[in-house]
Amino acid sequence: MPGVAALLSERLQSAFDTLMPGSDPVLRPSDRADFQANGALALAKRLGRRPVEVAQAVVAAARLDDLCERVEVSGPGFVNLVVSTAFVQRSVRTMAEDHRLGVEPAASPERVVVTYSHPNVAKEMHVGHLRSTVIGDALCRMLGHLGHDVVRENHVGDWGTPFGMLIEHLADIGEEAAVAELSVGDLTGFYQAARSSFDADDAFKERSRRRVVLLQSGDPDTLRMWRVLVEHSITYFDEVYAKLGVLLTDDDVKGESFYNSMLPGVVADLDAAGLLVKDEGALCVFPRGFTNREGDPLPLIVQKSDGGFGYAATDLACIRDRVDSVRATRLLYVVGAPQSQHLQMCFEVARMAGWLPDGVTVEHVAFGSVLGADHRMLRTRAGTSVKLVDLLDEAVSRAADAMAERGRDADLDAEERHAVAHALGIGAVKYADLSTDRVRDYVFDWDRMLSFEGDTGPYLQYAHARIKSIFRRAASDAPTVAEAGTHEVAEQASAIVIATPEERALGLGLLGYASAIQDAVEASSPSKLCAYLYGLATTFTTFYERCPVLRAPDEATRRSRLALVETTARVLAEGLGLLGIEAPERM
RNA sequence: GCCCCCGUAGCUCAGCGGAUAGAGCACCGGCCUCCGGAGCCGGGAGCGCAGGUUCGAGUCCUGCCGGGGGCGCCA
Repeated sequence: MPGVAALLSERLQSAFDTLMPGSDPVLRPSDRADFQANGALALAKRLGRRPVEVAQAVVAAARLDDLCERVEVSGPGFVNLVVSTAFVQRSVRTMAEDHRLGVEPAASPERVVVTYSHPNVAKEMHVGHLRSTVIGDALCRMLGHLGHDVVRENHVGDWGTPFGMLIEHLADIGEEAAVAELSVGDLTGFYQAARSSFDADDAFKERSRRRVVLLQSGDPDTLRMWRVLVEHSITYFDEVYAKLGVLLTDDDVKGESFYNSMLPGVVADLDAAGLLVKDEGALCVFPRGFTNREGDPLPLIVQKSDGGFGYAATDLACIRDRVDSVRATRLLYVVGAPQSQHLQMCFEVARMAGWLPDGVTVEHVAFGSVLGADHRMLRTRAGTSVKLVDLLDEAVSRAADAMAERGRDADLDAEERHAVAHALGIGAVKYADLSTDRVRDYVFDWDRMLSFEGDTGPYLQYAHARIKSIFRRAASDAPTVAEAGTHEVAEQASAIVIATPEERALGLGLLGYASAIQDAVEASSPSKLCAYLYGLATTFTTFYERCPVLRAPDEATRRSRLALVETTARVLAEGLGLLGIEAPERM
């Protein structure tokens, strides 16, 4: 089932084609009608005709009588479209019957690599990892729902010079002690201890340097210790991911070390392509369009003057691997905005080397920073970065407090109370992160994100829980509804009758679901889905205020509204699910 | 110095080249024997500045101002 907007757009397209093939109808939601087509204005210019005439010609040519009850030219040449209630009713029934809620899988599925989260071994996950992990997770879920073949990649920082000192520190304190420290998640303590030995002790520093060489040369004992660090760190990351409720697993880890064997090939092939330049001892590529502070060409250093490979080499190897081995046609990098230039340089070098063929798209899904109330990077009072687990635990604990304050937790047992607090707290943090345009910085504010009012996770979860509450009550009133269960009520889709303005508004709102997901995926912007869901929730509450469901005037209306409201709950739950946010039955 | 991102209501944010720039919070005023008031209805208040492109600019271009970030061997 094509969406309402898509259907209208299609019909208008044929009308526009009669005037000039390929001209865009520019269909948009309207505050004066349900939709408006603005394409006539631009087309008039190209045809050298009056906009109003063009609009009239479009209206005359368009076959819309089965979809619209009113089509009129307005203003300078807008075409306002009011869809017929019968069409809304028909479409909502179809949607309610569909287990995919009208969301069609992509016509040509792609294999999409999404790289996100990327914590560093033996380093604590902090708020900086929050956005990448949460945004990447939502993108994976949405892409997957549209039928794309999603390959998640967690580019864990598991290689490089710091590992010399980390391994020496591990050797010093003994593996058992190290494992004990790492397994309880005290990665910061471990890292800092290694760091301070490195800074204070010249002998340790020298051992560390030698250890790096041993690591790179594949010394078995060194590699074994390295694996201890990596494995226990990943175990810890998994705990954080479980708490956060994201899809990442061990299978998605493709750390920097994975690409080690490919690095010489990267350099050799760049050289063979004549792109490599030796500059101040380092092997560089100079992509077009990048300059440094002196205005000189800016290099991408692939091999350092000491012979070691730079991270650019790894990033280039990644691109090749994803294109050649993973066979991906779309690469998404969920990485902070500050790394924009580095990534753009890598992409450009990959293009110059012919590693990014036509048909493969690559996109930096950039995001801004998380700011504190003072509008500076969020930090603890001590000035250190905030541990992600601490932040998540606080979210859950604050959510539990909020529930207790409202007195809504009385009829929940301890287990459910805890589960709901978790869903609310984590949901609040995720929604706050996802609902803002990702490229902007956003201000982290506990009170606002945990509020049950306004554009928040808890508000959406509440709208969902209220609907579920209707069904619980309906079940006690009339066991037949209970037997039907929630999802099977959708089979009563044929009961849906759109009669009141509020029902119509809710119906139209529901019908925007599919395109909301498509828009969000197209722009790699979960915030677009957030905005849709929030709009639907507010439309629902208006409906709910004015259209009694259980106390509907007659049985037919009651059944219709139950089905309508059930569909709303499904959209809210599924939509939140695509954002990685749980929708509890009650709260 | 060069490059990138951001600047919309008191605050936090939406706005895909189109009509009168929208929400939420806060504030003010209404509503309600309310299926979960964690509600509903209404009100005031805004596009950093200056040019330009366009029939039409918050949106595109240029310059300036303000904030953040980046700028060769860390990742």
